[in-house]
Amino acid sequence: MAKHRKVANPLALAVLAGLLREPMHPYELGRRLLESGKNRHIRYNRGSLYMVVEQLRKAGFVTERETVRDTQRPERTVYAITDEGRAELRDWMRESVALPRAEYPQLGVALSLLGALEPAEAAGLLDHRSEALATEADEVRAHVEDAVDHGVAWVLLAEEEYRLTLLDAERRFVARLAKSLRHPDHVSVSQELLRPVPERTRQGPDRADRAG
Amino acid sequence: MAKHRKVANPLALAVLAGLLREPMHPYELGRRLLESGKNRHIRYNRGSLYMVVEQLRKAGFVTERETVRDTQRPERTVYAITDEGRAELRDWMRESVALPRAEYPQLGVALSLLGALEPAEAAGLLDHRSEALATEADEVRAHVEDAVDHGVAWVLLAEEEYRLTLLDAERRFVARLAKSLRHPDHVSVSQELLRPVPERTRQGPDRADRAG
DNA sequence: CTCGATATAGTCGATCCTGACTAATCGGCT
DNA sequence: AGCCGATTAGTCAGGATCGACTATATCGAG
Repeated sequence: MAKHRKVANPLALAVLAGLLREPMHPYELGRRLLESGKNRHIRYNRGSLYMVVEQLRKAGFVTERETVRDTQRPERTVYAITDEGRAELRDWMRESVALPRAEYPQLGVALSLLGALEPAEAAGLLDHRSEALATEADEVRAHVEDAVDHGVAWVLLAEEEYRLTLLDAERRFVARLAKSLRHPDHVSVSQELLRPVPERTRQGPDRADRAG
Repeated sequence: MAKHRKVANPLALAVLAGLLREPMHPYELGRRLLESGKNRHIRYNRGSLYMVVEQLRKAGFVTERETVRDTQRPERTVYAITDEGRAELRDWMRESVALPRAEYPQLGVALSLLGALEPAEAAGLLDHRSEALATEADEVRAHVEDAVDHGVAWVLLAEEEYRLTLLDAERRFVARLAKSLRHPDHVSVSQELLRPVPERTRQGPDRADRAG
């Protein structure tokens, strides 16, 4: 299933999507990425950008359209997406949306080695994380609210809402885990996670639990 | 805050934790990682393992203890953790647990470029993902239940429960998003995510400076 | 006893990624 | 006119990563 794409870096997906709108030079692509704040969802840095564009060119997904030098600044090479590029973009997008693939969130690593810490200390650290997550979530929320107020269609904010979902879920989990670590008798987080999901169409249990 | 660790690969955290229990040769570390299924939470492959061990040695976090050749198989070099290594492990664990750091889940990328797909098609793809996520979650659940039945302490399953939490959250989000894409009039996922903000223990910097 | 399959243990090169660097130009200030 | 800092545009060396490779040992089937 896992296709070996000729260019695997997710940044390439953004490049193809960008060039779908209109031909551009790499720096401009990067500028728009930063401007639109998409860099919070795609790992971006300049070097990778130029590399990825070059890779896409070699793979035939984009072509060098022209090299202009209107001012006396360094030349800007403008790239355009090809038909193969369009095909790749569609295929890749479909795959990214439809198929989840292995990810390695950093907390997973830490939790899997949690034994190396005293339960009491771990609980304290988890509290700290919980606070930090709440703060981050507040920021995203503010950002989304602001955008909505300015008339941005909600569909365009899907990625922010996704981020929010994950942040909230992690915060709740972390808070519960901290609590459990303090009362090892009360049996676990599992109880909550294992019971209440018999049916898969069941809609969300919206409860905001925040223990003192 | 974001420390430049001498060895940054998360695999190194697992290596240190492994050597904390007892001195070992790299291959054995790898074997245990696979055996205990921790490789689902830590990106593992052989080459990286040996590299990481070598890096840790150079950094003084582990030392070469002995090189044995009991059978006629290739030599096995046994490593032991040093005091510096122990310190690094504790510090690193504390940081990983307490401080969330930027992550780039693949779906975030896709969502931020969702405009490149027809809403109807996107909805279908999201349904597909939702199914896949449910299946994955079922597998993890089965695994956890099994472990619990075999008397494994729940604390040792924190990472599985975390995974479960994320899978469930994503599945719910994805399902709702698909629904919204089919009824663009019904206003969005936001409604649900923005309202139920539990008032947090006031202390964070509540600022939303984003004048437009 | 021999063949193939699997497990053990480690190495290597090609590719990829990143942060730091160059280098010119523009805008503003004095 | 001269200078400072920000912006524009791109390059590059040094690491990090991954898959593929080597080579021996053990085990089971025939």
